[in-house]
Amino acid sequence: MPATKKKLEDRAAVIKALGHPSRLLIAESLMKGEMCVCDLKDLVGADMSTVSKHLTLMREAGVLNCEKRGLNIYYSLACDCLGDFLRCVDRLACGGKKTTCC
Amino acid sequence: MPATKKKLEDRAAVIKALGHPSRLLIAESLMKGEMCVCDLKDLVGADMSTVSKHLTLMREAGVLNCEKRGLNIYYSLACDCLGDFLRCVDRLACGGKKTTCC
DNA sequence: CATCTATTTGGCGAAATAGCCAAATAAAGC
DNA sequence: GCTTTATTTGGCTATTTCGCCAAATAGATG
Repeated sequence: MPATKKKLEDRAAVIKALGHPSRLLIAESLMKGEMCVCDLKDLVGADMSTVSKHLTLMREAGVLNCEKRGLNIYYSLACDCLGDFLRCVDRLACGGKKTTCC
Repeated sequence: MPATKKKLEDRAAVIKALGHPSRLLIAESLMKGEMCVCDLKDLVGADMSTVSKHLTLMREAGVLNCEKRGLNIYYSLACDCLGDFLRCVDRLACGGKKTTCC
């Protein structure tokens, strides 16, 4: 059966959660291990509130988990399949743009 | 080395090209084989110009190839790794949203 | 050449997204 | 309990994205 509208939207939300340069950078960095918001703020170089909103969006899409320890909140990837995911993205990105059709 | 800004943007563009319900539906359908624009228009159920713009965006991101035969233009996936990609997305989407952190 | 068909392009208004600031919250330590 | 530190939330503006319509383009066919 064709995916329901809701299912399509949920999947699109997952993908959208990774389809932004800052969020992609965050995801790539988290492949090496969890990080707290202030570390990610330094990494991304944006306002902490902006980073926090990116993280919330990614968490709500199901891409990230988080855990509070002491004063910090540590974010981590929800799934280790992101490696393959990003490898595929790289292959496609390297394919280069086809600017015209025929 | 950390991915350059340009590289991040290119990859984000690839991901964004899949991060929309209609475009995701298109990509999933193309896994079964190429389709022309008017077929995809029926599939998506939007204006042909809207579908065409989705397709152009996906092609420019490097996700789709296209080929003209007769009056029709046939679109196809640029990479067969999309299967794994979507499997990963499914796993993440099924994980369910974590609405609160701790 | 005139016409028909498939597709793309331009333009516009509506909706969603991004990023900053300031304020609110929550837990830790004195 | 007050202060400090880490993070989130609310609000605002600017930018981007979406989807329709109408017009333009490109071949195919008569």
